[in-house]
Amino acid sequence: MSPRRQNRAAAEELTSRLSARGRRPTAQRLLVLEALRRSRRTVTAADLFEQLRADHPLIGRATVFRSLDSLVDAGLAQRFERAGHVSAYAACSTEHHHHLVCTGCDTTVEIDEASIARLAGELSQRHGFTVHHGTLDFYGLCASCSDRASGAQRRA
Amino acid sequence: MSPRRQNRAAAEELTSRLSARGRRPTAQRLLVLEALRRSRRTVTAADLFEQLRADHPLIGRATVFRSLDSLVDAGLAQRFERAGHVSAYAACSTEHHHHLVCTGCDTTVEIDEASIARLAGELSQRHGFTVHHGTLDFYGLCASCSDRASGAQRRA
DNA sequence: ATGATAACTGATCCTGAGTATCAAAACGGG
DNA sequence: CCCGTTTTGATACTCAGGATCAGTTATCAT
Ligand SMILES: [Mn+2]
Ligand SMILES: [Mn+2]
Ligand SMILES: [Zn+2]
Ligand SMILES: [Zn+2]
Repeated sequence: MSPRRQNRAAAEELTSRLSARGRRPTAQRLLVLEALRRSRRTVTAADLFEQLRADHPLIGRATVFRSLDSLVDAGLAQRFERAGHVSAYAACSTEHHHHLVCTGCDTTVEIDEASIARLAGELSQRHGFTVHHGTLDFYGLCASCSDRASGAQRRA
Repeated sequence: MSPRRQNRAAAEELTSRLSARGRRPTAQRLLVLEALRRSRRTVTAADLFEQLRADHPLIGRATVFRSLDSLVDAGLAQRFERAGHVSAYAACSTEHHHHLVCTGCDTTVEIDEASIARLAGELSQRHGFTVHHGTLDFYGLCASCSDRASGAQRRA
C-alpha cells in the first residue's frame, strides 16, 4: 500500500468515525491522527503541538488538545494518564485491549487478555518487559448511583 | 475495639511504616490518614484540605499534598488518577489488590483477582456495579530501557 | 453554484492542581 | 537539654488544560 493510499484510507476512516457523531474530518484532526499513528510511543499534547508546528506553523495549541479529545471520543485514539498528571495519547483500534507502557521511554505494546494472575509474568518474558506495577480498575456506576441515574431518566 | 484504641493502633502502624524510611509520624500525617480511613470514597487533596481545616485551621495546603505523597510512598494509601487530571486517594492495605471505582460518587470497593475475562461480569453482579470501562495497564521498563538502566548502575 | 447553518480554528486569557522555596518550628538521638 | 535533620506553613510559581470569541470552513438544502 503506497503512502498516498494509506493516507487516503486514514482520511476515510476518520471521516466515517467522526461524521457518525456530527463531527467533521478536518485537516488538523487528520494531522494529529497521522502523527499518533507514526509513533510507537504515547505522546502528550505538548509533544504533538511542537512536532506538528514544525511543518504547519499555523496550527493552534488549543486545536491539538481539541483534536485529541475528538479522536478519543471517536475511538481512534486512547488516552493514558501518565504519572505527573499529564495525559498521553496513542492511536488505537477501538476494540477493547490493554497495554504495556514503558515508564522510561513511553513505548507502548498491545497485550492480549489472559488470566490476570499469570499475565504479568508471561508478558514480561514475551516482551522483555520488567513490570513494576500494574493497574486494574473498573470504572462505572455503583448500585445507588445507577438507580439514581435511571430514576432521573424515567422522570425526563 | 474502641475508637481510642483504633486511633492508637493507626498511629503505631503509621510510625512503623514511616520510620522504616527515615520519616516521622507527625500529627498532620496521622490526620490525613484518619480522614482517608473514614471515607469509603476516594478523596482529592483539595477535599481533604477543606475537610481538615474545619477542625484544624492551622494545617497548610502544601502539607496535605505532601502527607498524601508520604502515605502513598509508605504503602498506606493509594493514588487514583481521576478523569479530569486530578489525583484522588484512598487508604489501602499494602497488599496488591484492585478496585471498583464509581464515576458517579467515587465510592471504592476492593476486588479480589480472578480470570480477567469473566471478572467484570462477575463483579458487576456481586456488587451491583455497572462497569463502563476497565483499565488494565502494566507499567515498567521495556527491554532497551532496562538494559540502559542496569548499564548505568554498573557504571555507578 | 449560493446562501444558510452549524462546526471548527486560532489567539488570548484564565483556572486550578501541584510544586519550589525558605524561614520558622518540631522532632529524636545522644 | 543540644544539635542536626525533618517537617511545616506561607508565598510565589509553573504549566496542562479549558473558556471565550471573532473569524473561517465544512455540510447541506435550495
Ligand atoms: Mn492500543
Ligand atoms: Mn484498596
Ligand atoms: Zn523503554
Ligand atoms: Zn456511586
